[in-house]
Amino acid sequence: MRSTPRTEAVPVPTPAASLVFTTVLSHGPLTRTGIARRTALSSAAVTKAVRPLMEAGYLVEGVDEESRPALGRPANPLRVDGGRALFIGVKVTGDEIIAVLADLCCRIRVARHLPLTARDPGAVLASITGLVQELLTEADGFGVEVRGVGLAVSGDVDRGAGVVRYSPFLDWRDVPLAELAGTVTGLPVTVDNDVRALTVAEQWFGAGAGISDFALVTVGAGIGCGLVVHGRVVSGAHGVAGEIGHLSIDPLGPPCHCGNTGCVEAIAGDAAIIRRVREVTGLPVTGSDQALDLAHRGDPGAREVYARAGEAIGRAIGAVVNVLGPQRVIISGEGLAAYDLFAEHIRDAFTASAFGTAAQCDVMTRPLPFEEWARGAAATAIQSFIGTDTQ
Amino acid sequence: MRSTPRTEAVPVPTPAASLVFTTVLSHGPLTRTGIARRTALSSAAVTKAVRPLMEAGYLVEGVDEESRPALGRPANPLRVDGGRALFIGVKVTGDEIIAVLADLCCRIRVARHLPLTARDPGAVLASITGLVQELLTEADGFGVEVRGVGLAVSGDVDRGAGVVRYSPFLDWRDVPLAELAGTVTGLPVTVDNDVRALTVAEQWFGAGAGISDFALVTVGAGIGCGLVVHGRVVSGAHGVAGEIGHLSIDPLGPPCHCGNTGCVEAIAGDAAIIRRVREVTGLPVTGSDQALDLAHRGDPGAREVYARAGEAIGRAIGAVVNVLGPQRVIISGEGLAAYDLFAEHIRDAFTASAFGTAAQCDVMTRPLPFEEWARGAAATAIQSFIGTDTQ
DNA sequence: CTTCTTTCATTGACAGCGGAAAAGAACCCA
DNA sequence: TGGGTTCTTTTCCGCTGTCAATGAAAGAAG
Repeated sequence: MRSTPRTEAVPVPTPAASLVFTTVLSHGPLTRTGIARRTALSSAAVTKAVRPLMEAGYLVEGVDEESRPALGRPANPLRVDGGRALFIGVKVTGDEIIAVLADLCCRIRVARHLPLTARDPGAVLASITGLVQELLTEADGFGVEVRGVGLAVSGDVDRGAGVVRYSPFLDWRDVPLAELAGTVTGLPVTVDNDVRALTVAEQWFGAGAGISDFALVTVGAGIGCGLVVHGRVVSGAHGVAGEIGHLSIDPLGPPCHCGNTGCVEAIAGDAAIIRRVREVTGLPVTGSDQALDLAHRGDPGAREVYARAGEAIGRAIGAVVNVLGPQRVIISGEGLAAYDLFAEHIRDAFTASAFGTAAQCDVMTRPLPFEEWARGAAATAIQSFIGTDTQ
Repeated sequence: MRSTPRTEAVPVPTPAASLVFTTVLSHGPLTRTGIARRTALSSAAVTKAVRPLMEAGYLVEGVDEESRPALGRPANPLRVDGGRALFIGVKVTGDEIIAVLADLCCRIRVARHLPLTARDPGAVLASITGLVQELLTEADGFGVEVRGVGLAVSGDVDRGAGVVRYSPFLDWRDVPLAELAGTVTGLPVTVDNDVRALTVAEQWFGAGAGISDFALVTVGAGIGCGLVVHGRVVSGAHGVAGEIGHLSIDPLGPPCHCGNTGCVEAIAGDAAIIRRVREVTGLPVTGSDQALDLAHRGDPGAREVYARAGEAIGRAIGAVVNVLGPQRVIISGEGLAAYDLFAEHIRDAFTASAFGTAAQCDVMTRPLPFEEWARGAAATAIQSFIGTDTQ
């Protein structure tokens, strides 16, 4: 389909240029001197790195007329022209595919859903391709080319090889997804674990921008965690990292599907909460919204379930903080809808379990729109496009 | 004391030279081509980097006559001349100072002890200085100069600033130890947290050589953990990392001095084990050796205490592995004397709590001679001497 | 005993990155 | 119009690491 003319790459041949570009990307409009300060490069080096990027249209000079210091030559802030390139991000879940068209600044332009009927690689690939085609058509409307596709899949994903090693939800093993999708779409494809993809988005375009050590905790069906250490996303030697959902925090807790007892996920995962609310209240609760509603209306049993869940999450965060000492923890995820029920208990449990100065860690929350996962996938595509070696 | 003539630094001006030197340091004798392969440098670059290092005597050509491939020009393996420089490593505990004289390959030449009577910075500094002087005298016997001092202190240590921010055992706050010791000894001083120092030794000269992601777990009075992620030692944004001793793994467990309950240290730390053995057996056990002896002689109560301790350690390791997915975990520490009592339970608990492929992590043990902590301090001094920015 | 092959090591030319310093540019203010 | 200030660019230069060719040291082959 669509013979991609292997368009010219973004001109970031030198490490300095790459550094400059990612700096502007993450830190909004920045003057050349500002870039030099931030990157510890000489201003001459910045000038030289910026020129080809401007000529190619990736950087533009904002005519930002306010906030002038009123003395000396006025600064020429640079920013990335988001509209210069488009990317497609796709999140594959067990029963749905979400795809977004995002610009170079990872702002979402268009979002699409598609229910997933079959889970075998062929069927999923077909669905992905369909959505990608739709978005490519949309992209034509913007008159800008799509320069890459990112695919986010939960489970053990080898980004470098572009292979999904094992995905429990899809029941896949060793699927060379990047290659498959690449030949079908004719675009460069990046495949990564979903939580890591979200972490990349946060690192470049979100609350992790400019922070070298942080953790992103996702609360929802599962409890996950993406980690950035020394400015790089942690993948783990065996492709698994940030598995805080299966930290066992209570030997006497409920059994988990992983075979252990008292896992965070077995206490604070969506399914666990629903089951427990049902048990406690005796009501035929089947969905998160019902459980949530019950708790919001003041049902003490339901509230207690959420309190325990919050405590479990807080202790898991405490564990991460004690082990890694990150500067910040970002809590996000679909489960954030219940944050008002959680919040206090998360904070209390975290404070109690964090040791020493590690407790100074800044714990914050961020809402997670449903397309956010797909946006994470787009962020990985942008990362690959720029060619930074994951910093 | 002793006016150090600020001797010429090791000639590693360029990143390539530094890379070459550390590669040879960690990976034993290596031919130039081997270095080029390992470092992804061109052979020309290796040649150029090696020359000044050989001229300065830091690298020597081993006349390694065996294991020749019998075809082509024979290789000239290079190795670091350990005897070319000496370093002093000092570990400061609450009641003792251990110092070693180590060579450039971090082999211990001389080791010394000194009981500590007072814990105020002045007294400790005096003791350190005394030991350092002794070792400097010893060093004269080798005819080689001492090129740096490393100090290892438990607690929150800012290596970059050379300041001990907070050490509970010494009851220090914000002591600029590097500066103090530097002016007194006239040598470059590196100050670091003790567990991190041990981790550095392991990373450069031990079971962590060549591994980019590993954890070092120390079992003894406390339960500590040093982490290497992306080839760099993790310090934590607030100076605290690897605090697995205060992971709370059992809400109903014994209280811990940190205010929490069921901390690993409150179950598997030396003091906790002794107390618990006393409670269980009713015998007036006061030392680790007595408790150990009791368990080794088959006392079921004591054995059970060690079993629980092993389980706690195993679960803590499981937590680290789930969060970081390291390639290897090295267990060490004074508590390793009880390893036969622990081992099985550590392994079982680890296996049970490790999730997915993270369980593939290689868990190994290493004996820890009493001077090892001081050797770690020496390793940090060597690191500073070479001037690698902690990789 | 020479000549080949193979592998290891070195040399010299070279591209090009990034830094230092100085000059240029744009603005305000007197 | 000329200073003062700050941002940006230019010019030159050192220096690093690569390329490709050459040299070196063996055993194998004729």
